Amino acid sequence: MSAIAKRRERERAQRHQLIITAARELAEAEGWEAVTTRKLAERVEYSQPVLYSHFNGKDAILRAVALEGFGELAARLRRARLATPEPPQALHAVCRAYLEFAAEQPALYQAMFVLPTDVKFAHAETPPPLRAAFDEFVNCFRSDNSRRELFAEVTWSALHGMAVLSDSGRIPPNGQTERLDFLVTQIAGTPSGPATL
Amino acid sequence: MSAIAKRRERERAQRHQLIITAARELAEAEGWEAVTTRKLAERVEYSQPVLYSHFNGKDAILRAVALEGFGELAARLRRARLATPEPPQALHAVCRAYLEFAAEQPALYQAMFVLPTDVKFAHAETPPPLRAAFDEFVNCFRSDNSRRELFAEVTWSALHGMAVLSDSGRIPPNGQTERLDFLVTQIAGTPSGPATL
DNA sequence: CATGATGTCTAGCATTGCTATGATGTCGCT
DNA sequence: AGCGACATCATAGCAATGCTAGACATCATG
Repeated sequence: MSAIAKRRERERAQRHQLIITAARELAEAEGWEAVTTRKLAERVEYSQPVLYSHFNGKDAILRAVALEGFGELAARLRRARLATPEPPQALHAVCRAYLEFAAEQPALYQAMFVLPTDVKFAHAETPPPLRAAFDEFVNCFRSDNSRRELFAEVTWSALHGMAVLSDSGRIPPNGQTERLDFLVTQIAGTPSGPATL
Repeated sequence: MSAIAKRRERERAQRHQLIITAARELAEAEGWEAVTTRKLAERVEYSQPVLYSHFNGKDAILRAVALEGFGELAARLRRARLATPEPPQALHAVCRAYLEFAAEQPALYQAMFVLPTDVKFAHAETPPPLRAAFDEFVNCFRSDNSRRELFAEVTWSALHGMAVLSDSGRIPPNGQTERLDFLVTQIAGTPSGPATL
């Protein structure tokens, strides 16, 4: 490959990333419904067809943003877990990190977990970063716990529900901390008889 | 008001309901993204502008469908709770009813809890049926529990997460029963020391 | 310098939500 | 009964959307 071709490929890769970043910023600023191919094209200072030479369509751009998010989320959860000296509190730290991620970048979170997608979850073709993020939850439970995966699924589901209901204004965003504390307490402890019912 | 005017108003109310039902059926059959004002108009055998004489726009139709759903959900949860002889198991029954509702009518559920909406939640203007549905969760906990509302919020969030992640193919739909059992067990019991972490 | 390929843009299509305008019938009143 | 006013509805159109075909320019190469 000639040096010129290499430079072109480099520039192309840069532009590829530029599109992803622009879409993400625009979505974060005005919401996904405001991300149109025209606005996006203007933002990257190219015409619309250029977008289609990089991605198969708007959905593919969204998918690329989501994939980027999976990597960042996995890293963040991992950091939260490893930064916790006492393992019993790791779950709490990871859950808090998850909710912070969702609250700080709601549009990114939507692309990852709310908007329709063809990304495979819990499947052979699952993107490694996504699997890695999920595993951070799994690893909060003792390795001799044969139902770790189940625990992780329920924990994740609960957090997702809190994140998404809060973001869409369906539960007041204030109580998140109390809800988180309660959730972790219940998930972590072994239940002993119904006293709250 | 003349008898003729009354008849007209009756017919108008019928048509109003017809539009809501048609939208709901179409969404359930092909998904909300397939519900266009044109298809909807054809389905009710009127032209598009008629839709706008009944609703302020597509969003308003969606809102009407959601409101209908709130009523049905509240009734269903109530029935599940009252049909449970032993109060400690009421929570489990209500939660199962909730997940069944979401799984059986995914499009309706989306209109209620996923798609952007201006319906007020946990607010003075909250539609009574919605508040009633939420109260079914609250009433699963003992009335001397000062944190019932918090418990209900977390329970609902967790169920919502399970429902929505399952519907969008992000967790396998099979394990729902196990997840539900685990969730209810943990929420119901008073935690005694970390054994699972 | 000419040529061909590569890259980019202009212009356009079909579909969307929504609406202005005009046709059609219906109602109330003399 | 007939006429004018009004309500009702459809045709036709607008702007915005995702996407694409074709024209145009640019640039490496013979």
